[in-house]
Amino acid sequence: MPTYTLPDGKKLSFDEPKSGLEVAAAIGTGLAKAAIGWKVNGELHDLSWKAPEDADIQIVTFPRPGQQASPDALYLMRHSAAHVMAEAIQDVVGKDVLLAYGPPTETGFFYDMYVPAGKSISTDHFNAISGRMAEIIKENRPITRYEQGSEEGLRRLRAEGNKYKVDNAERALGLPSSVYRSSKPAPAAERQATQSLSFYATGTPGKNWEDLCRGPHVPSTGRIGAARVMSVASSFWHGDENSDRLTRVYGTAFPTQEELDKYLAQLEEAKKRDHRVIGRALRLFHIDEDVGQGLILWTPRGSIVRKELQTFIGAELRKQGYTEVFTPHIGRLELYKTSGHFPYYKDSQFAPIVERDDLDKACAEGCSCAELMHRVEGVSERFRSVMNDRTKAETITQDRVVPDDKLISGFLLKPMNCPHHAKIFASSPHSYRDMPVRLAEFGTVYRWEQSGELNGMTRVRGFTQDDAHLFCTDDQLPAEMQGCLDLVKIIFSTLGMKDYRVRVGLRAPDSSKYTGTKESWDKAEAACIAAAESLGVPFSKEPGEAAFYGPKIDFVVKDVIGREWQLGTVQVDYNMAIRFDLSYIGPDNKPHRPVVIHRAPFGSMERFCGVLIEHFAGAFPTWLSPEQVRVLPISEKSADYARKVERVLLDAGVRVSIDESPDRIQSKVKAAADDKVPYMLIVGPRDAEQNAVSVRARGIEKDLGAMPLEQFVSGVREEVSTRRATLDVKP
RNA sequence: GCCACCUUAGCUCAGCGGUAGAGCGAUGCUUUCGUAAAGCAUAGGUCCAGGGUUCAAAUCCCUGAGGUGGCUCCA
Repeated sequence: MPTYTLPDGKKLSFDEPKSGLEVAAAIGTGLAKAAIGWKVNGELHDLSWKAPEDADIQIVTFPRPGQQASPDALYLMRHSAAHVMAEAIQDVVGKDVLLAYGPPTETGFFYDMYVPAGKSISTDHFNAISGRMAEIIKENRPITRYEQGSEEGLRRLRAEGNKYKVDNAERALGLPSSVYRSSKPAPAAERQATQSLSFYATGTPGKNWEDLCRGPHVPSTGRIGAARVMSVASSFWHGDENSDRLTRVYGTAFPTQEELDKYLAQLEEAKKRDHRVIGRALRLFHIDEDVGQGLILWTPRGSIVRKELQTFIGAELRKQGYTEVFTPHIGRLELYKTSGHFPYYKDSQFAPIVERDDLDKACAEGCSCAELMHRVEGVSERFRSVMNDRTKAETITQDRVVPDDKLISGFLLKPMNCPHHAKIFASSPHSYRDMPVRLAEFGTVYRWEQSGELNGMTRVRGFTQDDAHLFCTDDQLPAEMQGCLDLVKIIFSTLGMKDYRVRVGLRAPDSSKYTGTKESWDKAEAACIAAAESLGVPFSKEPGEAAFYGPKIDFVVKDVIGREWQLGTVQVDYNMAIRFDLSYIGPDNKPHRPVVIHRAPFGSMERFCGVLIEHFAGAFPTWLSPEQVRVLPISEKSADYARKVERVLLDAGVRVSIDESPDRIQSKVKAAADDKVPYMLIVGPRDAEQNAVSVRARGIEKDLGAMPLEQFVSGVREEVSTRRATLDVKP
C-alpha cells in the first residue's frame, strides 16, 4: 500500500503500486495530459513505471505555452530526441550505421555512432535527417519500454553484431567487457548493475525502431516538440584515443519551434560577442599564419588592455610582498630534466633546440633517429644518481643513461617558469627569517598544443603567465594560500566577474602516483579547502584532479558559447624543492625543505584577455579602454577648441583622440560608439564659449548634456584611478 | 592529431563550369553640419596554395596550409 508524497507535502495512498500516469490522473486530468515523466525520490522515471514503495514524487510536465521547460522535462525530451535522431540517421545514411551511446547534454543531446568505412555523415545530410525527425515526431509514436533477461538480451545484441551495444549491456549488467580492448580500463558503470536489460521501441516492439537503453523517455514522440541536428564531430569510444573512432552527431530539442528558433538566435547573438570577432573589429590582437598558429600578436590597442591589467596586479603584488624577477625564454635541457618536464611532457613541448656541434658529431657517426632522440633525452650517470638520491626513488631509470661524450645538449623553449625561479631561490642561502620568498614574473611560456585544440586567445601555443612561485615553510602554507586567493578575489571583483566556479583538485583516494608524504598532503589539502571556503562562493572538491605534485585550486569561467576555460590557479608543490634540492635554514640551524606554491591569478594574459573581451563585449571600463575619450568637433570650425580639449586631457594622462574627419556629427558618434569608446566629447561653438564639453557615454546613453571641461577631466581621472567598472562621469 | 564544414576586395558575404560582384570600410571632391551612417566619384582581387579533369575552373577532383565546431590532451 504505497503512499506517494507530492512536492507540496500532500500524500496520496494507493492499494497497489501505481504508474506516474495513474498518479497524475488521480491528481487531475490536466496534469495527466501534460505529464511526460515523473521523479521518484529524486530519480527520473518513465511515466509508465510503477513506484513500488512509499516515495516523494513529482510529476514532470510538458511546459504550457509561455512556460519555461524544467530541466527534467528537457532531459526527457532530449534523451528521446536522441533516439529519434538515431532512427532518422539510420533511415537517411544506412542501417549499417552502428549506434553506440546517445545521452542528453546541457544544451541538447548527441549520439555517438560507428559509420562504416566509405560512408560519412556530413552537413549535407542534416536537412534530410532533421526532416525525417520531424516526421517521426509528427507520427506521435508511443515510446515503449520492455525488458529482456540478461542472457537473452545479450544473445540478441551479439546477433545484431553491434559490439558497442554489447559493451553497454555488459557494463549495465556489471560484467567485464568482452569487446572493449584498450590501454585504458573502461570507465565503471555509473549505476548499480541491473538484472535484466531494457529496450525502448519508438513505436511497437518488434515492428518499429528499437534501442538498448536504460531510459527514461517521454511517453511518445509527439512530446519531443521541435528538434534539430546541430553539428557533427569525431569522438573516441569511451573517450579513449587508442580506441575506435566514432562519429558524434549533436542535436538539440525544445518544447516548441519558437523556443528552438530563439535558442538558435541566441547562438547567433553570442557569436557577435566572440573575442575573435570583437578582437578583429576593435583591433585588439592579430594572429598571423606566417608567424604561426596559436601565437598572439598584441596590437597597440590590445597591448594597452594587457599593460593596464599587469600594472593593476603589479600594484597588488607589491602590497603582498612579492619581488619581481625576469628570466629568459629558454633554458638548458638539463634544467628541464631536473624539473622532470623534459622529456616527460615532450608531446606538448616544442622540440628542443640542440647544440649544432653535438648534432654534427652524432650525424657523422651515422646515428639513427631513435638513437638521436635517446641521446637528447638521456642523462649522465652522475645526473641519474644525484636525482635518484634526492627523490629517494628510481625516478630516472638506467636505460636513460647515456655516456657523457655521447650526450647531446641543448635548450628548451620554456614550458614552465618554475625551474628558472627555483634557480633564483637556490642562488642565495635562505634563513627561516626571510621566508616566504615570493618571486613574480610575467613569464612567457611555449607549449605545443594540438592544432585542433587552438582557439583564438583562449588556447594558444605561446602565452604569458602572471606567474609567481612562493617558497614557504609548512606553517606558512595556509596564510600564503589565502594571500593567493585574495589576489584572485580582487581581480574578479574589480572587473565585475561573478560568473565563475571554483574547483579544488584533491588526490584520488587510491593512487600512488603522487609525490610527497601523506601528512604533508593532508595539510595542504586542508589548507586548500580552508582557503576556498574563505572565498564565500560555492566550490567543488574534485578527487583525482590534483597535480601529481600537490593539490590545487582552479578558477573556471565560461565563454560566450558555454565552453569552460581555466583562468586563475593556485597549486601546492612538494616535488620541486626536492628535485632542485632547495632548502632554507630553520631555527634549529638545520636545512629544511620549503613548500612551493605556483600561482597565476589571471592564468595567462592571452586567455584572460580573451575571456575579458567577451565579458565586456569589447566595452571595457574606462581604466582598461585603449581609447578612453574621443573628442568630436561638430564641424571644422570647432577643430581648434577640440584640439585644446584634447591637449588638456593628454596632459591629464588620459588616452584621448580626436575625430577630425569631415563627416557629420551623427556619423562621428556612430563611429565612436562602434569602437566602444567610453566617453565622447561633442564640442561645438556653444561649448567653446563656455570652456565646456558635451558628454555622451559609450553611445548607450543619449546626450548627457554639457559640463565644464575641468570637471570632466577630474571625473575621468578619478574613475580611472579607482578602476571603476562603470561609466560614472556625468554633468 | 581525428571527424565535419569553411577559405572570393581591409571587413561581412553573394556568385558554384563560359571574362570577378555587393554592402561597409579606404581615398578624393562637394557639404561645415549639435548627438547611432550626408551626397557623388575613384581605387582596391594570384577567388588560400599546388596539382589534375575540361575547349574553358573561383566553381568539379586530389594534396597541402589556415580557420570554425566537437573529440582527445592541458605539467
